[in-house]
Amino acid sequence: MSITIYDVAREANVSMATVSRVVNGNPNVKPTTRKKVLDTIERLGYRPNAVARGLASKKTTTVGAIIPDISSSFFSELARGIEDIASMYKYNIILSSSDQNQDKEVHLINTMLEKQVDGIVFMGGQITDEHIQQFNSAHVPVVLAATKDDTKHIPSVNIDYEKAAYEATTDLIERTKEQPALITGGKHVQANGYKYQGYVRALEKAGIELDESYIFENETTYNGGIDAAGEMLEKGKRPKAVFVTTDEMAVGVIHGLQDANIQVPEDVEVFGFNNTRVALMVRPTLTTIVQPMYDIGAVAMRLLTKYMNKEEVEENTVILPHRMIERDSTK
Amino acid sequence: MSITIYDVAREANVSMATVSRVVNGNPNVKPTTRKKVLDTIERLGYRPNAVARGLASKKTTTVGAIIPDISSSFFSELARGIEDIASMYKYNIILSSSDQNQDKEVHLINTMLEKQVDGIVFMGGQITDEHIQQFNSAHVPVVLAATKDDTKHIPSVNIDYEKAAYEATTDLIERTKEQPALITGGKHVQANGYKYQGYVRALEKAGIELDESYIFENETTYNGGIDAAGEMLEKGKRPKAVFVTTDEMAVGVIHGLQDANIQVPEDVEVFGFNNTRVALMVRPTLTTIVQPMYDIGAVAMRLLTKYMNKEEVEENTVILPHRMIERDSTK
DNA sequence: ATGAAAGCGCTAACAA
DNA sequence: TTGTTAGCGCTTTCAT
Repeated sequence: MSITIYDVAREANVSMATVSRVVNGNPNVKPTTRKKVLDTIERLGYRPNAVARGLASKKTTTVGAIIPDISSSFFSELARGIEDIASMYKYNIILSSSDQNQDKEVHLINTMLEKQVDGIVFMGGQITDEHIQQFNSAHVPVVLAATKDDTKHIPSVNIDYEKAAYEATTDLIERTKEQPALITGGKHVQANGYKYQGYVRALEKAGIELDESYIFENETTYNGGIDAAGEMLEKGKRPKAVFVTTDEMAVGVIHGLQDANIQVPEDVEVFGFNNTRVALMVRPTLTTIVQPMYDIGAVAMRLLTKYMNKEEVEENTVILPHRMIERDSTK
Repeated sequence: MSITIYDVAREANVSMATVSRVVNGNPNVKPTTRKKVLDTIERLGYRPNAVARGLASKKTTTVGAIIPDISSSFFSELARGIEDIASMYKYNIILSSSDQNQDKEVHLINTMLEKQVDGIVFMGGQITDEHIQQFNSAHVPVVLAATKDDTKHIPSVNIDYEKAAYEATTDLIERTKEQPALITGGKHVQANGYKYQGYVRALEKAGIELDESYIFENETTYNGGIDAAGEMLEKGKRPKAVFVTTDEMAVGVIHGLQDANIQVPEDVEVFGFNNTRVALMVRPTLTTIVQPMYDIGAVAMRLLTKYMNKEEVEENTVILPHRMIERDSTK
């Protein structure tokens, strides 16, 4: 059927071991033999079988990546970061979307372990004890990307969400001298919890008493933003500013306001989060927090390669810097 | 080290074959033995090694997906379609971005074949003879998604780009009675070629002589759109309408025009292509052609499963329907 | 520098 | 219904 290492060995009058050596770049091969082998590989069109190699060597050079939704621009940029570094280190990626569904997550991790991935990059909303247990029972390293593990047992790469939210809220308060509304996704997503905390801390710091009726929860989508803005207006809330925990949602908020003839930023300032591509694709352009998604993915993958190579790692919880970009949706 | 099928067999007092049978759901196992085996699997925490299985069975239940750029929303939706169907059929996906670079593409295909994927879904700009040769020498089926093979040798799933572009252009002409500008990506991408043809055919049909100076080529990105709009205005071209071959670029065109104080659609109508999420995230909302990306991915993957199961396939070149959505960027 | 041979963990005849 | 056994294609000691 297919050409095997054995065929090459026979044709080249050497042993399988020698063929294996030249295929794997082992230097202990006489140049002339190497050439001979290389020639017959070429001639026969031999293609090494990575599955057999994986079985024999116990390394597959593939890593698993679990992501909430590959079609979300936020996560797909992260995925690209992972991928670029992975391919730099000659790894392939088995990519799966989990929709943040814990059963799916558990199942995916299991499948990937069955496939003998050399490591896993995990992105999700919430890390539970079950996750931690599964990660520990896996005999391969796991790194969390843009996903917090409060216990710090699992290596992870993030930005400081609390601080970023604090800064955004403070920025808004400095100009408006009042509580900005908060439009956010569900609290079950850990990052939202941190953002909420930062928001609250900013109010405290400014000596403003928290009014919970200025907090709106909705889906973290464009339509969720529109709906949240609608709900806010319906309830008669007219804050001078809104802090929205994702850009896509923030764009929805902007349009929801504009559709009600409210000017951004003149009447209401809007502050986003993540600096996804849409932040620039809206008028007024969106002031937001830059969460370097690509970098998070890249750094997480780089970290994973270190674990896979059993290199020493100084710090297993990395916090990447974020920054604020002031655009036209705030004054 | 790890628990193997052999350990389970020993502990359960059966043969490896029996364990293999229960793991694979083979019905030829007495219920009591099945239970006994299942219990000891549970007790030992046995996890089947898919690599060994793949070597023995010559099936890996993983397929390769080659995509130009996973961080583009266009392709990431496609990827999601592929993924959903793949997981429905218990396949995993090795996903890699090629940046439409032919060397990378060739290399990726090769790596995936080494990894013994059971099939490949390929997305790219241009199918060359080298691709076709490589696909033919692969011993696994390949399906193209949103990618044309003019020779029709390789199965593919697409929409009719030429017709869609014809319809969009005609729609514009009906209102403006003149040649709309065409803002497009590079001609080396086959789909752009088809769109160009549709554009030209619409002009012919309307009896309008083609003026090439109304055609602008740029990167198919938001900024590419802004730049193309700028170039158009700079050259003193003031068409009543513009047909743009991707939405993201079209949003750039809209903003480029608006930034020059040109009203959309009052002064210039803008027509996009693809109906990606951004089409709704711009004001005015974008009139566009709905290319069902998710469906293309899903259908392509479904088609691939048929080939992998050696099922009969009636038609290997499938054209999915598209449609036009009129929104506010046109009159 | 090269070869022989024993696995890696599993599936799939074939036998019983 | 169950067990035996021969691979799958490669890596990796251990010799030579």
